[in-house]
Amino acid sequence: MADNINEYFVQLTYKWSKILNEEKLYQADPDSSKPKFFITAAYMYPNGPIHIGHGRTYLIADIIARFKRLQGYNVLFPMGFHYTGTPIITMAEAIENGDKDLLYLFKNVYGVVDEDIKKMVDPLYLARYFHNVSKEVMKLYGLSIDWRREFTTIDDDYKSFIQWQFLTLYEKGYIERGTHPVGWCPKHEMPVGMHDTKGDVEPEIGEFVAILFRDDNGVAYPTATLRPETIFGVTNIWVNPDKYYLKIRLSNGDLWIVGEDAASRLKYQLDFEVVDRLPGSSLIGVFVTNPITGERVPVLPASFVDTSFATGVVMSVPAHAPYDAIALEDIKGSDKLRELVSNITPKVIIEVDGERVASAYQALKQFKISAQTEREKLDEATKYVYSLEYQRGFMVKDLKVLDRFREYIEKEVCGRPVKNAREAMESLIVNNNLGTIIYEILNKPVYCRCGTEIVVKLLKDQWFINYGSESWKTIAREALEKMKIVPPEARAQFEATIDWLKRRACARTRGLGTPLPWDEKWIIESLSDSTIYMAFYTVVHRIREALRGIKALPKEFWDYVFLGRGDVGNVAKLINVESKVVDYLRKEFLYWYPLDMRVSGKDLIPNHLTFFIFNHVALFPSSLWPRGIIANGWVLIKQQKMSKSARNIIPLKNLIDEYGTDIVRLLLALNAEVYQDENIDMDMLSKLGKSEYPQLLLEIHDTIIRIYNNASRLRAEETTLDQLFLAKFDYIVNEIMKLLEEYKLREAGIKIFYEIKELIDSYLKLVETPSRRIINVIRIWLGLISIYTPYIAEEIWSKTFAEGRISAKVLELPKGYDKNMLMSLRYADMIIDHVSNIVKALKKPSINLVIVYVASKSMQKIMKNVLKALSTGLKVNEIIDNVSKEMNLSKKEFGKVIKALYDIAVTVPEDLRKLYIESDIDELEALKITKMYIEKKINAKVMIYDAEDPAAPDYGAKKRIAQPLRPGIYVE
RNA sequence: GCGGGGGUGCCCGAGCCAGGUCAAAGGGGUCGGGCUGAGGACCCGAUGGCGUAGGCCUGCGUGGGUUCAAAUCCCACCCCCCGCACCA
Repeated sequence: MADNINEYFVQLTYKWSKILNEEKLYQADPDSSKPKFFITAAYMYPNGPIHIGHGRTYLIADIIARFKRLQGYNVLFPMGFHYTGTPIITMAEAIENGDKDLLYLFKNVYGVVDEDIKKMVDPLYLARYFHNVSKEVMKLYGLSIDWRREFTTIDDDYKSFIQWQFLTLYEKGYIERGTHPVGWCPKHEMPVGMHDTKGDVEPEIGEFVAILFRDDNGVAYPTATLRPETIFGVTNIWVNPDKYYLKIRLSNGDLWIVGEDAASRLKYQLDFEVVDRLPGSSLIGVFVTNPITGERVPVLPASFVDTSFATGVVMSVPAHAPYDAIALEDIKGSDKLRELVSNITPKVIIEVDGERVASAYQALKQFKISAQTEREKLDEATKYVYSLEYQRGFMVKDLKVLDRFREYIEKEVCGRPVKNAREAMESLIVNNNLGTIIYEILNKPVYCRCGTEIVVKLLKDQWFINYGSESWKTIAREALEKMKIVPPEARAQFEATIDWLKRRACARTRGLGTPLPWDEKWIIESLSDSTIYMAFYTVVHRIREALRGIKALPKEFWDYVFLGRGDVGNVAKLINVESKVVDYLRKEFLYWYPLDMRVSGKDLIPNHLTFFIFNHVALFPSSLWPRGIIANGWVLIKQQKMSKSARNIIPLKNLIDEYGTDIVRLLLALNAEVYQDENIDMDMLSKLGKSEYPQLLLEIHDTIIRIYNNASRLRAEETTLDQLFLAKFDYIVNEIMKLLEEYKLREAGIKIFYEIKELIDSYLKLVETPSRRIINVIRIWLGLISIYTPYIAEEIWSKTFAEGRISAKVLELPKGYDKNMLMSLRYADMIIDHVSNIVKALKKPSINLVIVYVASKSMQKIMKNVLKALSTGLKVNEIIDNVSKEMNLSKKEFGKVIKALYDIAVTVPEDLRKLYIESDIDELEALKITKMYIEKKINAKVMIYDAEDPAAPDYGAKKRIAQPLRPGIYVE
């Protein structure tokens, strides 16, 4: 250990992980004599080795598991591996294509040898490789996992379990079929999300209404708009005169005119054949009819029209759209089409703040726009008008409309906010076949990584889980309400997620995983097959033991095990085993379920963790709903999120081999509370990991062993100093248990490793030989230490108490603490504080004597009552009333006194207030007990007087000012 | 745009939900001292301003408000971060 203190901890890691795993210390079976605690953490995707981000989540789960074991719970902490989905396949493909970044990562960061990399073109090989590597690291890392229950999500039994889940959801009506627009790469023929576009651009899909304006022959000009309510202000239709248009025939026989480039994109949404190709200029002058107002309007030319966007045909609303306004003015200014436009005037159909103004013309002025070519300014002006009218606009009341729509329009549109009118118009148009919804990429162009421009594709016959169901949401909320959520702030995010969740596609055509049982060409998508797998852990090992060789377990089997449905005998017969086997599985499931705690990264709140709630409430009765969620923060590397592209992933193994498990666990546990992001940088690693933590643990090691080895020489009799020490120790342990109960693992850890250590060190300094009771103190301390740093704890335990393993011990923890002693100690600390404050003000280098005058017992009694009244939340005047009445004091005489005490009381720390009320020791006694302690701390002699004692000398006139909790202090 | 979280001293970061323990924990940095052959290693002290007795003033994004009392509660505004789906 000479040149590298960490070497010792690395040795401990290998030594103890081997011993503890061989002894199968963490295997948990049902035991009705103990309370159970079932905790899981999100299983990992083995497309890389376990890294410190996983390390953090799993450590939180492990610390809680160990804490619960220490308290006497039968704890189950299992682990599986998630193979489902595309990332593993994508990664194998990238290897095959010789992706340089990835190969670098694998070789230099993950330490994979060439031979293995070659085999990783097989996705399953890749997954198994990282699965095995990660599992070994989890063992080294001290995770107290029951490995008998390990599985992957492509195991046959797991697949039959997922099929059961989906069949059940299907039966309950939570699964439905429908169409859905997605970003789509025409070359790959695959949906594309943000992660597979060039520059990671999220393709924003906008919903347009294509309104059908028809010419006299019935040919439709589908004008695409985001603002269907402006149809009342249409004065004409725009086409681009310099581009080509296609006449297309839809499957229902309808003829449409659309932009040539638009047609190539529309074919992913509509079925049609091309009938004719026409130059845009040939369409100019055609008259078409507005389907809502019945007005006849001309088709006019405008160069701003993009024939590749949406339909390539747009309607013109000059009063409310800057582009339309400027284009119209351009034509008016030219000679050619003057006749057509001479009697066109912009129609204002929206009023803002009660004023009927043509916002578009105002915007043109405001943004100083004078030509159609000023695209940038026009876009800005459009955005401005759009948002102004959407936020503050109301439809005017006298809209021109065809008789057949009048009633509806007057009710739903006239005088209504633009927001509402828009929805009303959309449904009117769509429901009456006056138009249809088409989708377009709003931030077009967006390119696939392959360079192809993305289009919108309407996926048909897609399977969905309907998280939008209101009744389902209601029970999900009910479950959430009963759950413990850490951190509490995350609850709002869960609530918001439940609110906005809609139906979600749950199956894909590609990837690893389970086929939909009723439509096997679809693979259940990976976030959908990992919502209730915690239930699977409870029985998987028994299934493999007892039902070996049975691949596909029927629905009836799972119905019985998880829902108690059906007849056990029949089910057993179905799979050809004895009834008691099936019966046992049901019992083990019921023993462990419900899940007590789920730990996962906070990024999974809007998806996995909420789906987890939804699926549990859909399938299980409320008695089996999960009880808690911890959403932990990330691990940041130099303030950056870890990512493969940033090349800043730190595999957990690398840290363990450098620092040792116990040190890594402290690094991850003590530097951020569970819900915060934890930042890691080299400074911190070298400072804490190489020096502070190893030293701290070694000091603890030495201290405990020294105390234990001197056990024969310990004192039998007890002094007040011992009692002070024990009271404080018991108190700290109590605080630690409370913090752990609230999952404040960092704060609890700091108390274990620093506060207790400090207390013991200072105690050892104060006494010549420690009391015999210190043996039990170090025993409890060691137990607490083992929660965070199991290996050093086992090492010390094996050299001292050496009965079994500390990791498997249940500890007798102190039930309470000696309140009188603790009160004395807190009181003494307060005096010490005051004294040092005075000394500071005096600017004296040193002091010799401190004289303390303590207020009378009767005053102390009043103070107690004031404190009691204060703790119930009373105000000053109420306290004065209350206390004087209760103690039968005259208000006139004591009002001021009580007020003075109140003023002191509010400055006293809450814990001391509580102790002051609860203990039955008075201040004079407290001081006598702690006199020696104070003297040692301030390094001066202390004299104590009762302020009411006439015989006491009055130094510095401090005798009179003595008050309860604020004694008179004179310093010399 | 919608939704969630947040703005604290030179820097990081607690406190805020349950208003007085708050000039505000804990780090880091800086300054001073000790230790040392020497130290970037360790230990002690200081770190808003004023004050010869435990005190006062100014302060927790900005501006208002409630209260005997506000970093904490309410309102408005400004700014920052995260999520928005078929992607794990």
